[in-house]
Amino acid sequence: MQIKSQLNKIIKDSFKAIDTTPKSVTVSDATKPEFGDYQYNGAMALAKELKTNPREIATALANELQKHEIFSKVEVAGPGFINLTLNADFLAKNLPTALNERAGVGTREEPIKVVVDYSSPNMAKQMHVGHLRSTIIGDTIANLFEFLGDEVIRQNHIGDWGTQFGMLIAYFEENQKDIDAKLSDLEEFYKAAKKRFDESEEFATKSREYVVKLQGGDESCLRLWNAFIEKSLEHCQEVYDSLGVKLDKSNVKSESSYNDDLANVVAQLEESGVAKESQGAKCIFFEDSENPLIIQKQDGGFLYATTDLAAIKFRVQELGAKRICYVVDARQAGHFKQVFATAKKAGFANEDTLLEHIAFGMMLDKSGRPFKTRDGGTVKLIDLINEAVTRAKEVIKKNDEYSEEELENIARVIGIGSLKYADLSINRQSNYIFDWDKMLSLDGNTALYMQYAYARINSILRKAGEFEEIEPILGDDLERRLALKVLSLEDNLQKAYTEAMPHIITSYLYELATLFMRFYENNPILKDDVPNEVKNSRLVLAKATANTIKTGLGILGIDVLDRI
RNA sequence: GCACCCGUGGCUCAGCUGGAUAGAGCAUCUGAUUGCGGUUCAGAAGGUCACAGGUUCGAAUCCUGUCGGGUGUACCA
Repeated sequence: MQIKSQLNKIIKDSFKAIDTTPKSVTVSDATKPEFGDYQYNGAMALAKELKTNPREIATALANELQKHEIFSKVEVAGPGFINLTLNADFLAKNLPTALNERAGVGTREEPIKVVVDYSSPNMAKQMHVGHLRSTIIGDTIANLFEFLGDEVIRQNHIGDWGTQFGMLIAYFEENQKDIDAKLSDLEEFYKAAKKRFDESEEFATKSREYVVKLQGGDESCLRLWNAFIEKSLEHCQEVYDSLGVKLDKSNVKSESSYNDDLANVVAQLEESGVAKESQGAKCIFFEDSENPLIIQKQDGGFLYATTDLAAIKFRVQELGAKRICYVVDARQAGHFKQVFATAKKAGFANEDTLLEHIAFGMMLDKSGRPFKTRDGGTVKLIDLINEAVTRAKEVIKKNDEYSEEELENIARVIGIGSLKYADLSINRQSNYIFDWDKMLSLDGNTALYMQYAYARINSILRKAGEFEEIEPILGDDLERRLALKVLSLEDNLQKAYTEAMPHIITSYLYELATLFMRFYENNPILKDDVPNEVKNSRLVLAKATANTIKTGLGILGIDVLDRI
């Protein structure tokens, strides 16, 4: 359920009752438990504007707020803070909604169509760690939007049209063999071709000729090119499947698919006067930047920016997207700023189309340097994933007697979950320090802590057997706070939605799990001397917590286990 | 050179549309607890929020400057 928007509405109405109308009203979480559940600080700002006494406004408002049953306490504090405590009955009555399959979360009133552009591997090479963040963050954002009711179109904008393909074709022609054998290790093949390219001028020239032939639609080139893409996508799919990421062939919308429209894009930009010629190239200039966005080279070739503009046109005009999220490395901020500005200026996107660069920082190793293998090479994503599973297996192996199959399954859920959680739990905009030990730790804000909490609650529920799902009795403060936390899921998802920030969800879940542990420590559930009614009440709280954790992790693409 | 991002306890990070004594986790120290899965819980210690100004009743948060780190900067994607 959405609590904050209800409170905002009540505050607005109460303002009306005292003949005041602030521009906007936003309650925030109480900064301390002693202050209650929420606080409203707007009285001070309003008083400044109206040149009156903040304490007076706050008091008048508080008197109105007091009339609402939703609050058990409304207090004016300090210069004009209003501290709000919710009525335990209100929380108890609503708590059972958290037991349903959506953990009590509704859908947005006005869902929109959203394109989430993520992962975007390069077809000439294997996926490496550089693709991890885009893939994980993008998938989570798509899941979140979808969960809240938006119509989400996941797009994998694969790089399948660069000069590197001429190089691959040329190398293949030189070493004619069975294509499957050659491509079984795409990485090696690419490296070998690149080596030839760098060493031999003749080979390089030939490569460029092949690019032209390919783009001109030469049949044998196209056939080879198709085979490369096919093979490469298979590699990608393997990664997506092991990560549990919801991408497959149906989400592929390749760079090359915009090819036919590139000349139009340039022509339209020229006609509308948005683009100009400069030094033989077609460019768009900006007041706040010394460098233009180039959409066509001197030699007539099109660029990355041209494709991106064509993609925006397609997504807005053909797909009808209202919001487009590009989950791409922060280093491309400048590029996207220019592309977005151009798209709006040219009318490819509408004035109100949300074009967002969901930027993320680099992945660094423990010592703060770019994440590489020991010999300085790029780490293949599939290797990283496998290592995560192997390490997870080490962590759990010591405890119990699992069959090999069970162990593998559990290790997979934990390993992949940890890999994702570690990435998602920090603000995506900052660089991410990758640390195996921290990632797979049982302590702190980690996947394993969450999964463990879930398994533990499950164990209690299993032991309890059937019970009546009553409205809980929120006797002590911890029970009340836990209920409130459970019911705050939707507020947190909404916030994560607006800002496209997955770490808001992980922070919330961690607070929830911590609070549950405290509740559980102080409030016995299954002990003999617990009255039946209290037992049921606490079981409902436990079940609601488990369901909330499961739902939240589910949005992050992380599985839970009934037993660990 | 110019532009953008970042600088919060030993470490990893929250908080940033200005609000009350700057929050977590790890590591450190102390305590509880043979426990409904202690892979737990409670507590302590640890900060001039890079620095200097400014705006404000109020600044980690906004503005300016300085220093330090990163990134991007005309025909790659």
